[in-house]
Order: sequence, then structure tokens, then C-alpha cells
Amino acid sequence: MPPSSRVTIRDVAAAAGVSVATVSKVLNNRYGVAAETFARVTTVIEELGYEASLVAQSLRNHRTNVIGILVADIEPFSTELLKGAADAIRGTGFELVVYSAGGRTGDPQGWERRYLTRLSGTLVDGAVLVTPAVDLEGLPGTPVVAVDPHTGRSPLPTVDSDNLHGGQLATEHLLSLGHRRIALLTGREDLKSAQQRETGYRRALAAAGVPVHEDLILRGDYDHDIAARSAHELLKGLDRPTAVFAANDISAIATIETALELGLRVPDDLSVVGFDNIPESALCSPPLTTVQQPIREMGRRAITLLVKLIDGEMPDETHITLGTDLVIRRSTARLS
Amino acid sequence: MPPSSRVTIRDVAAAAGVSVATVSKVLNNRYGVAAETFARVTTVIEELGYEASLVAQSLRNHRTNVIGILVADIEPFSTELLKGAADAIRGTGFELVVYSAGGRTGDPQGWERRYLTRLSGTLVDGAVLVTPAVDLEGLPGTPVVAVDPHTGRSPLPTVDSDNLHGGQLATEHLLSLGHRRIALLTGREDLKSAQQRETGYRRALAAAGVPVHEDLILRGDYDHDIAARSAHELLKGLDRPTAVFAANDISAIATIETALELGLRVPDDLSVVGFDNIPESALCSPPLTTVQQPIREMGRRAITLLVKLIDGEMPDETHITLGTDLVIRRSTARLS
DNA sequence: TTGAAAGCGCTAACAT
DNA sequence: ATGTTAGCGCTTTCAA
Repeated sequence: MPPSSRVTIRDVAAAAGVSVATVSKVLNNRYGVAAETFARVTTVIEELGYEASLVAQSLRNHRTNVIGILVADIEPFSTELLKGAADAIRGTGFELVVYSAGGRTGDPQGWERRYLTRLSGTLVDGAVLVTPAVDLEGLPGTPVVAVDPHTGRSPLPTVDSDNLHGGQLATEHLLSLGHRRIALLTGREDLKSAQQRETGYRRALAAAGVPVHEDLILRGDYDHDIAARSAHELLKGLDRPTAVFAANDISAIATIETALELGLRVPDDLSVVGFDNIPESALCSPPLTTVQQPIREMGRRAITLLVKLIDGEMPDETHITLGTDLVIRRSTARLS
Repeated sequence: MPPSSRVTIRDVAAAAGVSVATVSKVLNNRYGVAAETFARVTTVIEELGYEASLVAQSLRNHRTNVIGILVADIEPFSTELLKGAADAIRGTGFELVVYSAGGRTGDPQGWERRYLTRLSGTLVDGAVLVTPAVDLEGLPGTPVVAVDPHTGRSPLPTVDSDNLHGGQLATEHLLSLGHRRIALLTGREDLKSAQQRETGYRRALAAAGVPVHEDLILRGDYDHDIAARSAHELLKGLDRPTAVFAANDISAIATIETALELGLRVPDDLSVVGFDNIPESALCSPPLTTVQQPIREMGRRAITLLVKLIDGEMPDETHITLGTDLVIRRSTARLS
């Protein structure tokens, strides 16, 4: 590669017959440049198609006006979140840059930390983390907001949604339809969201005075195949549940598919409620009653919060939990 | 310890009692460092949690091992493409960084150019452009691959899909079902893809000896509401078409919705074929027969091509057009 | 084996 | 109003 083909500030200075300092002043609209000089430099900049190097600027100024958003992978959840973030960033004067770990396997924990350290203070003024981990408490000087952190309560500013209440909502909905044998397909055991959804389920049953049958609680793991197997286990017998609360959308779909394979009609023979990880609009066949997470709003709020942090304002709250809603589509039916 | 300042190479050097040069050598595994020194420096690096600044490295080395991917907005198409790109980047030694214009309105053309110029030679070794425009022919020294460029044949290396053939496939499918009055809801007039889909439609009809009725060709604009209005126009009368080819998925869905509102059964009374811009898995109700673009594969190929370009290899081809396939789901029926 | 020094492209004091 | 200069954090000769 020709390494020297880039137009630099020196080329501009030379072509305009001024010093680099003057060009810099023009670039940054600093005072102390004659109108005539200003015009000449501007012309040369246009002609040469010059743009200042982001890198050099970053190195010099410690402010970059860039916000980084680190996602574990590009999938529907993170995508939806990115949209919200992109929404919110408009008009803030910041740019958004997305770093994806690409779902890489090795180095599962350290990735965010490494990246963040390499970028912070230089390339980004702050970051939104959409990756599970984060024990980044001690990261120097770089504001960070964690979205839906998967491990316990984090010391970082956080935006998440109310999985506990969501689990309750889903279960209460099924209870209100008259169901009493309500199964649960759990989520990934290592994630807080899954635990909370399960807690919500248990609480709702308890509150309704319905005993929890542990044999109606099976692993779903947020995974299609595992959920399908569990669903099969659940539904094959005659003592099958009349309703299933699946801890996410994938497993809800797997449940419905399995039910249909077993000759059960949904929702007539089996009611299913899921929990969205992907936005409503993308949720496919069959239409499903789910608990909806405000994913985009989470992205928006994360940016808003982060911008405040970067600007040194005191935000009203640093741990934001957004509500979840039950969205009734077509797959639940009153128990006859 | 100053809490808000970054750990730099000098801090490491000081703590280890060596010069920055030595630390740099350790970082980059250069020869000429005593094993004992190496160990000591390594230890200090760990202790301090030091990571080299990406920015400073970029400024020094002209190689960054980062590939930038510029998207106009985060939406299903670009997302799917990102996934493919993320796939392909694994094992190449490059990182992927996504820049989103956030669908911004002002500065509609210049965005890519500006960004690219600011990044190139410094922050990225090359870029994939997923934005409409691009007359970036003269960009010095930075390899660029355009994906699905919307304006004519580009001088840049390009990856796209065969919209012409796709249009033919869709139309031929409807013809093969016995349809003769086949309407077209066009796409955005300014985009090459839309023109090609229309051309495919016209050619297929011509090849089958079916005359083209211009009043069966209405604007769809890749837009839900516009397409819905046109569909209404098309379907309200008694001389309505028996089939519709919609230039993208959005307008196909709009067509089906409109048809249902008008009391037409789909596919019994009306066959609809669409053209996917979003991946199959995300395509919602109602299940739709579509022409499928290999979006992920486009992302993969773009990266592969770009990596070759960056490494100075001569790629076999610089203009890659991938095939499109007809995916038959449930919304087409033989004309009775 | 190690370190001093130059410089990547840029900005901001501090001259002039 | 303009230019000179000193770095930002890093890598890389080249000399010690």
C-alpha cells in the first residue's frame, strides 16, 4: 500500500502558503485568521479534499465526541438496541461507533475490558456495554453504561428492564386464563435475566396460591433445540401442563413447534407465553403472546445517561430499570 | 494515583525501571530484550492493567488491522450484512468496527466520503460501504468495497446480488402458476436495484409473450404506506390483477394487508411474490413467497474481497454478483 | 541488551 | 495575523 497518499494538514499548509498552525485555526474556527487567508485555506482544503485525521485529533485533544458501543455479537437484540442508541445520539454532537466481539469464544470475559482500555481516553469519550460480563468498576476516567448486565447488580451505571415483573406478568396472564398447571422453560442459568424471570414465575404462582411443581420447570437455556427437547418431555404425557411460560422467544417458538408436532393445537390445547428478546416487528410466525422488553428505549436511555456522565452532569439515577409489558397476540386461550 | 488518567507506556516504563522503547519491544515481541527484563515488564503491564492506545499505535504504524464498515443506518438489511461480515472477519486478524450514519438527513451524499477520509490511513486499513452513494473513485490508498451500490456501475470493487435475475424469477414463478395479469409494485426509482427488478419483470413477461400493461405497474417506493395505497388502487376494481410482484418485502406485506382488507383471500384470490431485503428468519407473518437475497453471504464476500485488497493480493474478480433464489412459502397459488 | 531521539498528524501556547 | 514549537502515546532506527 502507498502509505503516504493521505492528504495531511502540511500539504494544505504548503499549498496555501501558510503554516500548519494557521490551517488548524481555520479548521477549528479559531480567532486570529484574516478573512482573506481563511478563504484561501478553505479553498485549498476543498480542492485537496482534505479531512483532518480523527486519530491525530484524538491523540491531541482528549475529547473525541465519539461514543463507543460494545456488543457481544450482532444479533436481533443488540441490533434493536443499536437503533435506539442511534436515535438518541442524534443532536448530541456525538458520533456512534459499534464494536462487535463477533461472538468470539476465546477470551470470553476480558474482551470488553481490553477493548475499552484501548479505546478510552483516546478514541471514545465513553462507552455503552451490551455484553454480559463487566466487572469494570475500576476503569479510570471513562464513563461507561452497562445495558442489561447479566451478572448481579453492577457497580456501573446500568439500564435494564424489569425481568422480574415480566415473569410475573406472563404467569399472571396464564393464571387469569384459568390455567393451573403452568410449566416453565427456564433461560440460561448464568444470566440474571433468566433467574429473575423464574423468580417472577414462582412469585406469581405463590401469590395465587398455586403450588409450584418442580417437575414442570425444565431447562430452556434460551436455546431452540434444548427448549424443544424439554418441551417434548413436558408435553408428551397425559399429565401435560395446559400452559407454558417460556423464558424467551426462541424457546416459546420451539415449544409451539413441538406442540404442533405432537398434535396439540395452539392455543386451543396449550397456551404459550414467551419473553421477547427481539423486537415485536421481527417476531415471526406463529404470533405469540409475549412479555415485551423496551429494547430500543433501553438503547436510548443508555445513550442519554452516558452523555450526561460524559458532560459531567449528575444524572437523576444511575440504575434505570424500564418496565415490561404483556403483549397479547394470538397464542393464548382461556382454559375451557 | 490520579484516578482519571490513562495508564501509558511511560507509566509502565517508570514502574519497571526501563525505557519506553523497551516496553514497546516487549509489547510487540521484538528481539533484543533480556528474558528477565521481559518478565519484569510483563508483570508490570499486568499489574497496571496497561493496554496500548489504539490511537497512538494507529498514528505511528500505518497498519491498524481494523476494517471499518459504514452503514447508512442500522436496519435489518445492514444488520444481516454485518453478521456475514462478522463471520468472515474471524481468523483474518482484523477487527471490525461499524460506523452508522444513523440515517441522518443532512449531508446525505458526503457522509461516506467524509468519514472514510477521516479514518483512512489511520484508523482503518480498509472499508466496506453499505451506503447508497459513492463516487469515491479517487480515494487515495484506502481499499474500499461497496456493497449493493445503488447508483449504476461503480468503479469501486463491488459485491451485490442479481436483482435482474431475481425480478425474472419472481415473474416467471407467477407466470408458471398460470397468471397473466401480473401487477408490479416498483421500488425506489433512484435505486439501481429497483430498476433492475422492474427490468426483470418486463423481460420475463416479454419472454413469455405476455404484454406489459403499464397500468399494472404502480409505485411502491419500498415504502409500506405508498405501496399500500398503490395496492388499493390496483385491487379495488373488478379488473384487478390475479398476481402481484412487489419489489420488496415491505411492499409485499402491504399488498397482502390491503388485499385482506378488501376481502380478498391470499393466496386464493391473489398471489403475491415479494423480494426480501430482510433475512428469511425475520420475515414475519404472513409467510410470503419471495426472492431471497444472499445478504449474509454478501457481507462475507465483501470482507474476503477487502482483505485481499488490503493485503495487496489480486482478487479473482472485483465485481461480485451473487445469485438470488426464489423461496416459496405459502402465499402463492396456482390460478384456478 | 538497552535507551535516546525522531516523528506519525494534529492543536495550543507562546512567540513574532 | 501568522509562525514556531512542544508535545499527545507510540514505534523504530541508531547509538551506547
